[in-house]
Amino acid sequence: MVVPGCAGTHILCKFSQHLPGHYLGTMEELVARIAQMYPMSESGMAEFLSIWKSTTYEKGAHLLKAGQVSNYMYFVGKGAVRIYYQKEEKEITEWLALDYNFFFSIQSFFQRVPSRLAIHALENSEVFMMHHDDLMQLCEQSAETEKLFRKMITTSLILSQIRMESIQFENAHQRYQRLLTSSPDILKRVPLSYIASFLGITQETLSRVRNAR
Amino acid sequence: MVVPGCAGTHILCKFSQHLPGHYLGTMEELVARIAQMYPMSESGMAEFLSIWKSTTYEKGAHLLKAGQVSNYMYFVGKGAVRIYYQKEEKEITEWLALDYNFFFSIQSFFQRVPSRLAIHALENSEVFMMHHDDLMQLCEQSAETEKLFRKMITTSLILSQIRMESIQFENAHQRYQRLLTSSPDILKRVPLSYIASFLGITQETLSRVRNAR
DNA sequence: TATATTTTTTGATAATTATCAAATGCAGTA
DNA sequence: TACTGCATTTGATAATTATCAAAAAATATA
Repeated sequence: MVVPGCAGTHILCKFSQHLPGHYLGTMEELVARIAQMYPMSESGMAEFLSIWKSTTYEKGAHLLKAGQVSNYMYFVGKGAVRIYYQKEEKEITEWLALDYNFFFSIQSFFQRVPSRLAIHALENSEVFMMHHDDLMQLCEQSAETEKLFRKMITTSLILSQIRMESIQFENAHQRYQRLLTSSPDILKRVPLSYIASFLGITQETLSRVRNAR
Repeated sequence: MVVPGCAGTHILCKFSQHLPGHYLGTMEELVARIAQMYPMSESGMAEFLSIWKSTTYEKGAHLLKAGQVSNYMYFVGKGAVRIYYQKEEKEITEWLALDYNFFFSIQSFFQRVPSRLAIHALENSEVFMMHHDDLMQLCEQSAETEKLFRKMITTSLILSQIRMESIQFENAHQRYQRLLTSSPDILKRVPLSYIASFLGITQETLSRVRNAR
């Protein structure tokens, strides 16, 4: 399928927030995030979990390189990944996913085209991944999985809108404040240059904004 | 369901482009757009079409007012509608849909919350609409409908990304050019102030941009 | 047609952010 | 500790666009 006007656009989406207060193993966190999105029966959940695989990535290692077709939807455990792409001579950070969040290269995953996005680990990270074909197959059999999946897409769509509104109407300071509120961790764990790009501003502007006052 | 950080964000999405060369009745156009997205069996298509209703709106009339829960996904025949919302003292044009395109208030439609968006007709327009509950019910019964629906959402998600990239990286002139290329009609049929807002620039800037050179 | 109203354009100025360049700070390592 | 490389900050300037105000053009109305 071809989308008119612009080839190769993608997005990575954060579906859930860290639930504070108690520590759970990564697998339990994955279950919790799924349940939070769409409460499934025990058997449905077991079935869905069965198609997820676990791996670990060393800091700097690539989960996905630009030009590959991205077959997976991901969930990062304790750790951090960065999704980025090349635009003219610059690297644009499209998304940052830390601790117990989902992400994927939307256009590549859905349209089965080579990904413009690359994904690498910013820290040693445990990563869960689910293959596109396994998901589609399970959607055929399981109405619960299918609904969960739909929920993931619609949530992703709504988050995409929120991000767009932020970029369109908020200035550098407001965007920084939003990030500070929603994910204070990021500021401590991710280099400024990546954060600046993620916020759609230059490193210099971010530096000025955060040191103002 | 609550999306953290920002309540009330929505989007309207254009799923298809006008197919030039031959005129078809509105219903046939709707069928063509659906088939283009996801080719269905004849019976599947008939079933899906059965849940669409047709109405007409006079120029200026509202399809949806802010604060109402939006129960419908829409398709505009020959005509034009504008989707907008109030932000501080200003009216922001979120989307413009002309001639044979789908649109809906995403957040309200999916989350069943009051819509921040309002929708009105810019011209006398024939509008097809499909109720949320009918769609959901049909998705339960028909795997084809369910897949079509998923396709609509994913397409919408990808288009949302394209729009975001345009707003983030293109300047006023480039955004105007993109619109001029993708929908030259809009410029002739929609007041500049709406177009400017849709492009995320002021009316004055749009005026300067279009008259440059 | 003349008048009123709305839409669009033009001008001057201000605000925000990017760009380029250099200085400073910091971490790791010999 | 001193050195090296990288990340961050600071400064000066330029580019883009918003804002406010008014003029001009287009459209509707009497």
